[in-house]
Amino acid sequence: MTVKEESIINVCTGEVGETQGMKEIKGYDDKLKSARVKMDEVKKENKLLKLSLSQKMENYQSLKMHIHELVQQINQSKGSSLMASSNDDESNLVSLTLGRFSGDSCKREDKKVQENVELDGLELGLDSKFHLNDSSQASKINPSPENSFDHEKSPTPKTERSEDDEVLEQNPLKKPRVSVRAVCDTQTMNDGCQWRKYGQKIAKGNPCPRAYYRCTVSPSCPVRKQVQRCVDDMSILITTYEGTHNHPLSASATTMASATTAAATMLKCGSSTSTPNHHGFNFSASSNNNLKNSYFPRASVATSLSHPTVILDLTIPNYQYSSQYNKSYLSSFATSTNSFIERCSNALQLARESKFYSNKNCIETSYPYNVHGNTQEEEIVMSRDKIAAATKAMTHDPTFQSALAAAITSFVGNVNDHQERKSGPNNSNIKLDDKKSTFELSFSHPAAHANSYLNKFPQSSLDSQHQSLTSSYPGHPFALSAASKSRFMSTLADEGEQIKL
DNA sequence: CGAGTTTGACCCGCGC
DNA sequence: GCGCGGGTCAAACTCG
Repeated sequence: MTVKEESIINVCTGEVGETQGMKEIKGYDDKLKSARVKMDEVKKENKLLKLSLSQKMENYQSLKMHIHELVQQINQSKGSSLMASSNDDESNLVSLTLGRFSGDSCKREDKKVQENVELDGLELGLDSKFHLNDSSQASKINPSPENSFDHEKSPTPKTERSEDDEVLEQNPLKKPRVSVRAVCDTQTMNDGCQWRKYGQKIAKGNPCPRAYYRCTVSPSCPVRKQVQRCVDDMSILITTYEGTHNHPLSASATTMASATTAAATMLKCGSSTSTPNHHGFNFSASSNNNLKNSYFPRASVATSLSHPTVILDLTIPNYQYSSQYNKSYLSSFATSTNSFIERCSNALQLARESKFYSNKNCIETSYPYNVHGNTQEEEIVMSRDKIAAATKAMTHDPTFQSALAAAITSFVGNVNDHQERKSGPNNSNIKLDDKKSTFELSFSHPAAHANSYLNKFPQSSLDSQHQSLTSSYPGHPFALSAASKSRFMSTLADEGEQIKL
């Protein structure tokens, strides 16, 4: 029997004074009223949340439909493109140049129309590929002169704006570039691709002319490169690549293309974080983006007129590398970097799922209990546990570790051991110890060569007998660099999560 | 004659 | 607004 019921009985039986019983009933009535008010508030809040949820669902559905329509339009456009290419009827060509004007005087109008088309979400381009790692894909719903049919039939008019220009207009951060420094006697480096020179200019501060090339393997390939001799050392040829090939590459061209694409992808990974700088990928936490003299002697980041640029240095002073040697390095760089990025992306997804679970609590903070019957505090503890578990799973995942090791050993390189480079980073492994805040980098090449690692990781100790190197990472440059090398860590850091590696 | 190169003109973003 | 400099264009030229 509850106190309230007892009081009522007492009142009815006259066992208690009438005044006292009435007071108690009145008190309970007040409590009941306040509870009802609270219940009403909760109901209202619940309605608002339901409304918000339904709106979000509607937005989601409309977006889904929009994407579906876009895909259909793309497919139709592709079909039209195929039909047009198989038909010489000029009317077909005209019908495929929607939204475009010819002539110099129409330049502004051309731009406006393109912008309008973009705003309307219409797809007038004829070739829309969805490459995750291609910055040019940012314009996948834009009308693309590069990809339009008549572009392939005739040279690009001067007034037309390229796909790249569209990207630049939308994004203040210009397209990432990959600059390769290599000792080369010839006019250009043989990278396996076919190039056509379209310009030459003497840039300020360098008497050597800078040559401009574009890829001619495919007429619509957006890739360009600049070739210039280094002002400090004329034997060094600096080749700067921009863009991603949209066509199959020969085996000889794949090495360089993979390396440059991987490097550019890393830049994009970094620039996708909320870090307000425009330098793209943060290799180090310092303001100095050039790591040439720090811990990654062959890979560094620089900017040129807001162009984020990765510099792959294939010219280590005092060491002569053959072209095959560099090729090996580039292959290793591309493979390990892509693996690293993929692994970090997967880890990030895992973290986000945990994060979503955590965020769900925020929505439920108005309620003392959630649908599972757990208190808010219990849920918070549970979500923390889940994040911790996810973090642990990631940092202890052998594949994640090997990917990290691959990336690190690739970046760090080894200035002595050719064999080790040829075998790639697969021979290295990293063990992380959260409790001791250390990492152990083990390797399977002669310990004598491991000294190169030691030089690059101060505060490290080398166990030559076990061919391993141990370093503490809090505040260590390696830790900063490695952490900033992934979307996963930088994103979590932006969100205030403490992830120890 | 076609493909590629050269080179002066032009465009455009950026800093002052 | 103006000048500078990087980047691109396209006509003229060269070469096989």
